[in-house]
Amino acid sequence: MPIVRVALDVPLSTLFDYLVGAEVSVEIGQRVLVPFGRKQVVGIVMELAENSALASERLKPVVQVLDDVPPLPAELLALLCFCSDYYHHPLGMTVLAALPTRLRVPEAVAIKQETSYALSAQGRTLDLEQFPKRRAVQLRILQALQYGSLSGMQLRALSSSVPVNLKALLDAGWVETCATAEAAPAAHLFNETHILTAAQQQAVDTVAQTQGYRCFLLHGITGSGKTEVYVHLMHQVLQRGGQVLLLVPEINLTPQLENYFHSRFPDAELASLHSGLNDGERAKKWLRAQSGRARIVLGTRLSVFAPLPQLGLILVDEEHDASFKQQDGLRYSARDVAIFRANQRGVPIVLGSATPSLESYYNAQNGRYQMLKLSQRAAEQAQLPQVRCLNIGNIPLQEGISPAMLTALEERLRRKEQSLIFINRRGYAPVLMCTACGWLSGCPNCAGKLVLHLQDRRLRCHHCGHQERVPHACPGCGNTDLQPVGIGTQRVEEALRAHFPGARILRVDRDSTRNKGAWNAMRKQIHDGGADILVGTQILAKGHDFPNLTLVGVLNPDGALYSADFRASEKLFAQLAQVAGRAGRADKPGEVLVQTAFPDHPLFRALRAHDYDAWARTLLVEREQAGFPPFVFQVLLRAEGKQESEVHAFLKRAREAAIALSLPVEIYGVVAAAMAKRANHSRAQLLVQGATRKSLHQFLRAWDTLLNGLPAQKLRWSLDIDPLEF
DNA sequence: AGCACGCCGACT
DNA sequence: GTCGGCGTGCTC
Repeated sequence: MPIVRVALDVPLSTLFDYLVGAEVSVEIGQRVLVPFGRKQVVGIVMELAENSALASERLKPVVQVLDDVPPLPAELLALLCFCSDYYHHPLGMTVLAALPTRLRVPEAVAIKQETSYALSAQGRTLDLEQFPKRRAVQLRILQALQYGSLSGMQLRALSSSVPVNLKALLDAGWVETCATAEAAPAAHLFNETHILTAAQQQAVDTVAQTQGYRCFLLHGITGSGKTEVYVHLMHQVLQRGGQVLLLVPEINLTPQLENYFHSRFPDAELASLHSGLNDGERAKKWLRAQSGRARIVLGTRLSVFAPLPQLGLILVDEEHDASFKQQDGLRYSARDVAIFRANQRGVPIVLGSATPSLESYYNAQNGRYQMLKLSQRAAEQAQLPQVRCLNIGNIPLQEGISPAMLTALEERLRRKEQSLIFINRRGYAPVLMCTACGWLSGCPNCAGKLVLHLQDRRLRCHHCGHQERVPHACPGCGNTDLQPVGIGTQRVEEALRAHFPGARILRVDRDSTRNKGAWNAMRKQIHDGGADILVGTQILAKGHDFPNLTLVGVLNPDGALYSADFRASEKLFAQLAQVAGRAGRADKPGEVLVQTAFPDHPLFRALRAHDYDAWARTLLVEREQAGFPPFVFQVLLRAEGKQESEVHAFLKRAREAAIALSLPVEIYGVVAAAMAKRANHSRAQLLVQGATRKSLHQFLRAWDTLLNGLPAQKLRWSLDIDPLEF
């Protein structure tokens, strides 16, 4: 009897063999329901075979072949096998994690045939110029349908009030329902809104002339029009009938991007895969990608595993962004997997960034990637903001704010322009301290400190979620004089309110944007001029342009300059360059003021000169001297458990096993993790470096086997290949 | 990971 | 006498 080897969602690296009846047709990549232990689970057929290494009486038959969706393409399975192997994660878990939840359960995947809508004969006679402008949503629907029929799902992407307006149009007889058009999903329409600059055109031409795989690094400063390059490249691929995969960081901007690309490619079906989707929507869009109907797939890191039979181009926007790396389970880098996928598929890939990761920059320098540069802002009148450092070495600060910063803010208030104060720390103060005994508000479960949130008078741990009331007196000595130390967004907000009583101040951080829709509402408020000073974290650095914003103030970035994390300063530059890009985008020149005690640090020199290349060169020299990536390749063995001693004992054994292999790698000592205790679990790690990827992976193959043989009760461990965080 | 089996302590 | 603690081992 024929046998299938099935991948199951269990932490074992093996496949499981099952019998299938000779009369049953089953293909590689198909979902099957199989008995496993005392349960039935869904697996993916990875191989067909004639016999098994297992005694035949131990084999059980497949319960059911789930053939309601097409099998996963072999190319995708090969990609998943590669990931499982490269990241040392069990194959079954890797394969099943790549599937939408709906496909991981035995229920049949109900694919509702969605109604489509088209202009009626009467609707086609409408003159949209004459259509009442205040019925804006109806007008947008009519405009969208000019190009042909669209599904309800596509129309709903236009606005939240589509349902009621669509009903009005149906009642008026201008729009009618039609069966989903199954015609070839042409995508020829292209709203060419911009004339490309010479640099943009050259970038487009270079990529377009590529045959087969090639990795490009599109290095373009903020406002240089990287998106326009993406759009033109997409257009060329769509015209040929190809699919485009666009990976974006985890930002809640996906709906805006979706609208944008839809406006540029009105008849190209777009599937966006982001965290806001429910299981049904996700499965539906995934299947649209698999069938080839979705021509543009836009999504966060997991989308790199979407099945794309016509894939012709991959774009990775903001390629330096750390959110492309998954920090648990399959610890993959979607950017690196995307590069592998482009290579496997034989298509070009473009990594875009204003501040490329040092790895990508280095690869562009040494010829593995091809550099494409956009050095000018696309809108001619828009100038780069002037960046200045405020030396706060020996200047008294008022709640972390220097007098010069206050003066600059005052000037913007007078000119009725917006300012942004960037401080990467939410809460009121990062720690509470006793003035008598020096007690600090530590978290009972973690190695970190409790952050003071004055709004609700609570101390909160940002690592484990622990929170408690602010104590009236020091738990150590009973002294009642407890002082907040350091500054967070709330404290800056409070200080600015006191200093500028008339100003409208808006705080934008994870706390103030927690409620659904809050951030969208704030963005609108900012855009409509409903705020004078924005105080915020990271979250403000990304996202939309605020045309009236002319001042960006950065409060205390110095911590990252001399951090133990060798990537901290790389991240800081990217962050500051990004937030600096918020200033002065339209006709008004922008100014960026950075409060620092180290104005001569190469990071700030480069930032002032808008010279990423100079900064990257500095970093490369540093990294080469220190023997850090991208000059070496790393793997981090992480372990955590309730007993610190057991965690360390395990890592010590792992280290001895590594040494015993006597392979050409550098094995470091066992050290506590940056956050040595988190949620009552002690965490430690062991770093191993190799001079080449090959030598490191040869070592890893042998080491992984040994690790699996080590006793590891009561603790969890994992390998992090190419780690970003330590 | 689940979920069994299995062998030792305090309870109706 | 049982209920239940989590150590060990298996899942085709």
